Amino acid sequence: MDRVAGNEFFFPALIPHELLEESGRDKVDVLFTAKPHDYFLGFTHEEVITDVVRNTIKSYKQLPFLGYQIQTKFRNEPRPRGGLIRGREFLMLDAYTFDRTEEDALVAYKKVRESFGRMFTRCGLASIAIQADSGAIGGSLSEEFMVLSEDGEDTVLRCSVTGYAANAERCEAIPVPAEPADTEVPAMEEVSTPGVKTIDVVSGFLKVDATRLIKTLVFVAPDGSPVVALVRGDRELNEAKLGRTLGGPARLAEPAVVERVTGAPVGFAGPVGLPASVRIIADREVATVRDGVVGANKADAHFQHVLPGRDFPEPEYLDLRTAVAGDQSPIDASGVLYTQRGIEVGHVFYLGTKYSSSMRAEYDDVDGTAKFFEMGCYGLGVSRTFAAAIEQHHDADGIVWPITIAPYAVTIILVNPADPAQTEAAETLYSDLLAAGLDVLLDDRIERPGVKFKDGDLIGVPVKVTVGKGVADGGTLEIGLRRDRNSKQAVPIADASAHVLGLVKQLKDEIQANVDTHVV
RNA sequence: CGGGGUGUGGCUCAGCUUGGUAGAGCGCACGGUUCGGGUCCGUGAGGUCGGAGGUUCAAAUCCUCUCACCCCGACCA
Repeated sequence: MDRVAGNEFFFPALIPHELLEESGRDKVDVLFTAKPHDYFLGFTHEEVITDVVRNTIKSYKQLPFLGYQIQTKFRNEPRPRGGLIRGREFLMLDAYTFDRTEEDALVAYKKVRESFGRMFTRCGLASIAIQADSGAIGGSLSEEFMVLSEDGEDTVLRCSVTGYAANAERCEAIPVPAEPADTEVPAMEEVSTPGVKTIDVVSGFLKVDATRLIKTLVFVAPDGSPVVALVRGDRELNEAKLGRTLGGPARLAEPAVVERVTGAPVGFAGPVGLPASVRIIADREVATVRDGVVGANKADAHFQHVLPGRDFPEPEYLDLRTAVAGDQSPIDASGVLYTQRGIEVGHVFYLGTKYSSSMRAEYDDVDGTAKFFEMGCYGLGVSRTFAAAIEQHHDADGIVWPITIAPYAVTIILVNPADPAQTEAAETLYSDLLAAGLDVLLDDRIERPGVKFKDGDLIGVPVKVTVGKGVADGGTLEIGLRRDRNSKQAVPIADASAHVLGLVKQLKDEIQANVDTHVV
């Protein structure tokens, strides 16, 4: 962060109620409130730094500005899980940029994005930046840093040709035609479907492939008006995409609203004969359904042989469905999407003036006029990064810490603490390495050797030194790397310290080489 | 909030279906043995079976209610 001219802060974890009222985020549901006063426990700090900046930065001459901090965040997650992966309290590096223009803001965005990439690489992690949804934070451009791991909780869609990667909720879904355009479609006809409500059941009951059903979902837009959304029966409507077209999160309408809008109980909604006042939007694939089945907007009935545009007005066609593995790549027509699992360790956003305008954070520009700051915000999950590092670096015996984030660089296992020669060799090396600035763990417990070896592997310190019978035999210690059991070799006691320092340097150099060549 | 699951010595769990004297492994204590990849043998301590109510001669076991935790989903660094 300092490399990209960041200014380190340490904001209060308690955020005054008024500040979140300004941005409207006092309604965010993960907030913890702090009594007796009207405070929230900090879940992210856009409002706080915006308040600081609007009070201190008055001129374009003070821009660009980057502030960051590393602090405990509090979010009342509905479902904490996976230990450090997702907790109600976690450590986060959060950064915020303030600029004059959108171009400057995007330059800042790029800088922080690269900085994040370097940090993950420096932590020994292989990460990728993917196209993402900006969610509750808001803003228009956003990418997530994912650490690929089989145990990850996120699904990443990737293009087989270009390597392009996107979060499933963001990835454009290329339409696959349901039926040939020249199909003859008989006249629409009502069929009785008593108690037949779900796609699966309708499909089975009418012996019609799910690709020919048009799923009709009623949502309530942010402004309170009902919106009818259509997707093909075998597809999943993507609420993030829907929210983007409606300008805010939409929620599925409750049964009473569905009945009021469609005149039918849930399960029989369809686009035919809806009031003209109701906005209807559809996934692009729906346009290719030529002999479809839809709810008849009355109980226990559906229409078959439905043709969009003939039997109901052409809706607005948009990308609304969730992309899936096997879809054509949106980047390269010859590519196919496939999925990978990942852990989200960082997220970067270009915000525009979302917060500066709602909080009236302005500076005087070159021409003397007051303008809102162009902002970006950036989050790096520190505690989660450690969890991701363990996911990416472990074996059957335990953790294999990357040297850069290992709690200790070296562990010295003193096999027999009752042997004065071994003890002296171990303690001498221990103090030499400490003097050289390394973090060293000396296991001089009175335990059987096997126990100490197992514990040492479990903890995963990258460089292992065994002080044992080699001391008496030939005046040697065994030195090796945790990641490779075959790497150990006998080293004369006099050379041990230098040898360890050499290995530590080698491990650090390997990671640095990755950082130097890393391109996000 | 919806779906599923689990609560039994310090820890991990078996026992519950088909009610009948609470078990194992690990850990702990003691004795011996072993001593470079979680030694082996023996002895021992330790639990009102998450809580409340009910059924029954008898409840860890069956029924009702309740609490807690875990997993899957909505959400997110």
